[in-house]
Formats: sequence, structure tokens, C-alpha cells
Amino acid sequence: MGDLPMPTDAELAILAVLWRDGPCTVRQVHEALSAAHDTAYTTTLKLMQVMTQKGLLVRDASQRSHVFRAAKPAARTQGHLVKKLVEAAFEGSAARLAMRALSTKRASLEELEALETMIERLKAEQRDD
Amino acid sequence: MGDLPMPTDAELAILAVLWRDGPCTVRQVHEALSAAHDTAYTTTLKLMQVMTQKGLLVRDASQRSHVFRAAKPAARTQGHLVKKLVEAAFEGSAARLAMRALSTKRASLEELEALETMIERLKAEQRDD
DNA sequence: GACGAACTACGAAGATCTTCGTAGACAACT
DNA sequence: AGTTGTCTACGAAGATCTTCGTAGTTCGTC
Repeated sequence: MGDLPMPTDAELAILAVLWRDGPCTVRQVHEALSAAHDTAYTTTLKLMQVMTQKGLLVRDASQRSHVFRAAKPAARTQGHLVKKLVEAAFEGSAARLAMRALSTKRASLEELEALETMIERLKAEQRDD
Repeated sequence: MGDLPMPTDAELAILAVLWRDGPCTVRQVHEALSAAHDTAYTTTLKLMQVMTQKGLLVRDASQRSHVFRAAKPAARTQGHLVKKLVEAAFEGSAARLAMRALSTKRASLEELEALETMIERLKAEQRDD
């Protein structure tokens, strides 16, 4: 139980919409994606059907337009994705990935301070082992 | 120029070896991977040929056993990968990805402090705009 | 010069991912 | 009842990724 397959790129785009907007119909997801993508409605539908099959999504079929939501919390899936990247490209070091992220994509002052706060907390926890 | 395709998972495993060990022969890469993987030598060879074709690797064929190296610096490719993940799964926020990474995979005290130092530097730069 | 070991080249199968067309169900409206 | 619009279901094509077997080349050794 609990061991889901990794979402593919197209699947992740759908998950991102559901994380941001909460439970959605296929139509809503497709509209949200059509800004960036340019694919047919049935493509989105098919993907979401497959994702439900895989256990990535959960479907509420009580309405004519089925409502889908992510089966697992965003944090959990994000954690898997990050862990995979850390191990594949950063020799297992989360801090190295964090540094690369910050030097690649600029963060706001507020975000930097929130991150710093978290690091302080982690350092404190480290001492209590 | 300069716009390479993203490495796939299998390709990234090969790049990681070259980043870590420097230029290698197919044999050396295959040995390094065989700890985790269990694939035939010709699979590694074929992948590295394809990667050279794509421009991900550069080949020195002056020896009988060709020597390969990453065509682009690790930092650049890592940056692309991170950026892609930040945009696909973290609404474009590098700091959010960094926090997720740190809470998913524990970092050592030294790494946390190095990260903090970097954040201080970024904050200082922020003020000079 | 024949043999064996290690190498590169290459084609093709199998797996997976992505895409969309077509068909059938359902609801609302005329 | 027929028409129109929107929905789900599904099969299959096309693209990409991964794998490996086979063939041919080169080098050293007997």
C-alpha cells in the first residue's frame, strides 16, 4: 500500500492543477492546461483515466461530470520527486540541490527568510539527537 | 546552439558517473552503474552513443576505447533539471522546492550552514538592485 | 597467421508515454 | 421524437525510451 508509480511529465502537469485548485472536473483541468498546452480534450480525459487506474487520482462519479482529486497529498508526491532528483543528480545531497535551485531561480526576500528560519529549526533538531 | 535536450533517467545515471569521476570509457561507466543496475554492456554503449548524437556527451576517439565526457558542465544541466521540477511541481518557487528537499532528506550540519551562508549572500545581493 | 578478448556499430524488439478519433450515453431544448 | 452539446469509454497510432543480440573491427598472444 502507499507505493504509487511516479507521475510522468504530462501527469504531473495535471496533478499541479489539482494541487493548486483542489478537486476538478476534466473540463476544468483541461481549461487550466490549455493556456500552456494545446491538446485535445480527450487527451486530458484519457490521462486522468489512466492516472485513476494507477492510483494517482481518486474519482467522484456521483455527478455527470466526474470530479477528480489527487490521491496523495502534494507534499508526499513532491517529496518523492525531489528525492529522486537528489539521488539521480546530486549524489544524495538535499542541500546541494537546494543551493542549485536558489542559484538557478531567484527567490524573493520573504522566501529566503522563511527558508532560513527552517534551517535554524533543522539545526536545532540536529542537536537533540 | 547551447540548447540540449533534457537527459532521460537512464542518461542522467550516466551523466552522474561522468560528473563524479570525470571522463570515462564505456567500460568504466558500465562498471560504475552495474552496482545499482543490471544491464548488458551494449546497453550502456548504445545509450552513450545516442547521448553523443544528441550532443549530451563528447567523445574522444583517439584511443581504441573511446573516452567520453559530459558536453556541458554539471551545474548547467542540474540547473535545467531543477528549473523544470520547480516549474512543474512547485509553482515556480525555488525556495519551496528547497524546503521540500530539506524536509524530505536530512542534511548534515555542515551542509545546512553552507546553505545558510549562501542565503545570506543572496539576501545581500537582493539589496543592491 | 590463427585464436581469443575487448571494442564499436547497428538494427530491431519490447515497454512506456502521449495523442486523438470514434462511439455511445445522457441531458436539455425545440 | 429529433437535434445539439457535453460527457465518458476505449482502441489504436505515433513517438520515445530502453534493452540486447549480432556482426564486424582491432589488438595482443601463441
